[in-house]
Amino acid sequence: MNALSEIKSRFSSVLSEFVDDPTELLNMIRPAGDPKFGDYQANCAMPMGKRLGKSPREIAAELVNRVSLDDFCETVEIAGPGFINLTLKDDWIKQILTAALLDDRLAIAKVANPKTFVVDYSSPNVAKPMHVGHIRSTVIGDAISNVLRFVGHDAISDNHLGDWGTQFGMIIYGYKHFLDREAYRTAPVTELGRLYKHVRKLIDYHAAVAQLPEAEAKLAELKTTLAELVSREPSGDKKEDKQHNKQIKLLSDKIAEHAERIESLMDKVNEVKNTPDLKSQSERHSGINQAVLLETAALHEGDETNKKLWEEFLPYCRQDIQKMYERLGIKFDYELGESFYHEELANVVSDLEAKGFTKESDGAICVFLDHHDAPMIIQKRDGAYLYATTDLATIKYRIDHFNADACLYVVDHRQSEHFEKLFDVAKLWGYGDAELTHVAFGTVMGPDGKPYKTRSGDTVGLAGLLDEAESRALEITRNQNPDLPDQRHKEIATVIGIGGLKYADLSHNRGSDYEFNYDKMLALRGNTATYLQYSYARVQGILRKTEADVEAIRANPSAFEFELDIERQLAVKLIRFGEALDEVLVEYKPNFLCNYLFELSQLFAQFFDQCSVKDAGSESLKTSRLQLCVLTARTIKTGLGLLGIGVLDQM
RNA sequence: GCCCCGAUAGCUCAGCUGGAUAGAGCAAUUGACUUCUAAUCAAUAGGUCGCAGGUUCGAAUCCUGCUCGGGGUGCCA
Repeated sequence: MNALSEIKSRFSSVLSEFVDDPTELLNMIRPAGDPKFGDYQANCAMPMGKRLGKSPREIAAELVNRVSLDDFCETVEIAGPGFINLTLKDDWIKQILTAALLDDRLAIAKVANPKTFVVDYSSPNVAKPMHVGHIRSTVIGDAISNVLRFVGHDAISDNHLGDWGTQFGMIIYGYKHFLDREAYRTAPVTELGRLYKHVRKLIDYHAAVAQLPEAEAKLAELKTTLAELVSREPSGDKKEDKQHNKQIKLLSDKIAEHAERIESLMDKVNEVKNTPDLKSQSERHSGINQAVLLETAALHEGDETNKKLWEEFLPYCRQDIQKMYERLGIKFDYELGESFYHEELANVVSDLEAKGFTKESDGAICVFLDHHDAPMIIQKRDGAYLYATTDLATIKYRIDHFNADACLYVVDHRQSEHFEKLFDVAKLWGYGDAELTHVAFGTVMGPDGKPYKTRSGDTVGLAGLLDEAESRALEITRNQNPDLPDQRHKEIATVIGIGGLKYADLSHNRGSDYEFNYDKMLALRGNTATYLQYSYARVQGILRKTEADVEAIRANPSAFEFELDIERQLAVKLIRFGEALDEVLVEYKPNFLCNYLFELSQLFAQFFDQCSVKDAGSESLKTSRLQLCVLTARTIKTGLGLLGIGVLDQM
C-alpha cells in the first residue's frame, strides 16, 4: 500500500473529466515540502486555472469537492494560490503499519506489469587487477538490480567480462617467455598476475622509449610558441588582449600537462633501465609490443596453443575476480564475457550489411548516423572487430534470448557517446522496442580533485582499497567499544568498512564525480552507512533490553498509538518506503533510497531521544513503540540490504 | 573546431519531469549522558543557487548568451 499512488489514483478519475491525459497533473501531487502543509500536496490546480479560465482556488475547491479521500485523509485544505494540502488520517497510517508488520515485504506492492531487465555492470577486464574505477559500476548496478527485483521486476544481472582482449596476449606471451613453473604450480593466480604486470612493464618501457623523442619535441615546440606569445606587445584592443591572455593560459596548462606526461614516461623508462634484470630482458624482447598483438590475433583466429592456454588461464583469472565479489557480497546471474559473442561478430556485420545500413570508409565498415559526425565502426580495415561489434551482438542476444524489455548499462559517463551511437545502430537494426539506457556515473576523485590515483600515478587497486577501509573500520570499532571481543571487532569492521565504502558511492548522485575520502565514508555521524547501521543496532538494543518477542509482535500486532508528534512522523516515514523505491527506479538513482534511509534514521534517533520504550507510560504505548521499533529495524535492514549493505545487532 | 556534463553555505554534497521562507552532513559556537548504545539529540550561525537576459501566477530547476572547470571526439575499451 502506497499513500502517494493511492492519492494519485483517487485524483486520476476526477482530473480526467477536465483533461484528456492527467498524467502530467498527477505528477504534481507529491509529498508536502513542509510538515506544516500536511503530508501530501497537490499542485495541479494552478496550471489548470490558466487552461480553464477560472481562478486556481476555484478549481482547487471543485477538485476537493469531487475527489473522494474521506476514508484516509483527515483534512483537505486549500492554501495560497491554490495548493491542495492533504493530511493522512492516523487510523489509515496505523492500518498500513499493521499490514507492514504482518507482511514479509513490509506491505510493498509488486508492480502490476513486471518487465525483464538485463543489467550490465562491473564488467572488469579479466587478468587485470580490479581498481577503484570498478566499484561504482559494481555497487550501483547491484543496487539497481536488487531494487528492480524487490518491486517485482525480473532483473537479470550480467557481468560482461573483458575476457578476450589484448591482456590475454600479454599473459600468453609472458607464459611462453617468463614463466616460473614452480610458482605457477603452487599459486597460479599470483603467477599469472605477475606475468601480466611484468609484460606490461616491458611494453610500457618500449612504448615510452618510442614516444619520448616526439613528446619532448612537442614540449619544446609548445614552449617556443609560448615564448612568442608572451613577448608580443599588448595591442591595446581590450578584446584582443583578453583573447591573447587566454591563449597564454591555455598553452601554459598544456605545457604543464605535457611535462607531467614526459615525467611519467621517464619513470617507466628509468624503472627498467635501473633494474639490471629488466634491462637485459627489455633488450632481448625488443619486439614485445608487436609480438603481444600477434599472440592476441592468433588467439582470435583460433590458434590451438593459444586457445588452450586461454582456456587454462580463464578459470584462474575468474577466481581472482570472484574473491573480490565475495568480499563485496556481489553475485551475478550471468557472466557472459566478450568471448561469448566472438562467433557472432561476423554475423552482426553481414546482417547490417545485408540490410543496407553500412558503408565502407577508408577500408573500414561503418554505420553512419544522424547527429554524429563520426560513424560507428563495426569492422576495422584489417578485418578485426571492435567493442562496438561485440556490444551489438550482446544487445541482440539479450533481447532475443532473455526477451529483455530493457537493457541497462552501468558504465562510466565517458562512454556516453559510444552508447548513444550504439543505441542508434541497435534501433536501426530493429531492436528499438526495448528500452536501452546508459546508466552513467562520474569519476572517483582523489583529495586533489583529480581522478583518484596512487602517488606513482597508477590507478588505485580495489583489493587495497577494501583492506584499508576494513582496517580503518577496525580501529574505529576498537576505540568505540573496547569491551567487545576482538573477533567481534573484526566482524563489525568488515560490515561497516565495506558498507561505508559502498554507501559513500551510492549516496551521491551517480552522475556527479565524487571525492573519495576514508574519513568521511567511515564517519560515525552524518549521512553514512555507519549512522544507519547504528540506528539498527540501537533498535536491537531496545528489543534486547525489553526482552521483546519480535515474532509474536509481528504475528499478532496491537493498536498503534501516537502520543508524541515524533511517533507520527516516524510512522509516516515508515509507510513511505515504497515511494523511495519508486523514486530510485525513475532514473535508476540509488541515492534516493540512501536519502530515505538517512531521514528515517534521523527520525528514529529523535524518537529514541524523546520516547522511552522500556518506560512508556502504559503497556499499550510500550507495545505500540515496540512495533515502531520493529518496523524501523526491518525497513533499515531491507533498505540497506537492497543497497548491498549489511547490518549488525550490536556495534 | 564540434559534442556532452558540471558550477548551490568555509568544505563534501543533496535538491533539477517548475511550486510555498533553498536542504543535509562536516567544520564553528552553545546546551543535554545516575537513562532502551552520547557511534546520539537539541539550538545558533553560515547563501547574489557562476554571470546576464528571457518564459511563467511562481525559476536553483525550463530557454538563450557569456565566464570558468571536466570529459569525449573513425579504426583502444
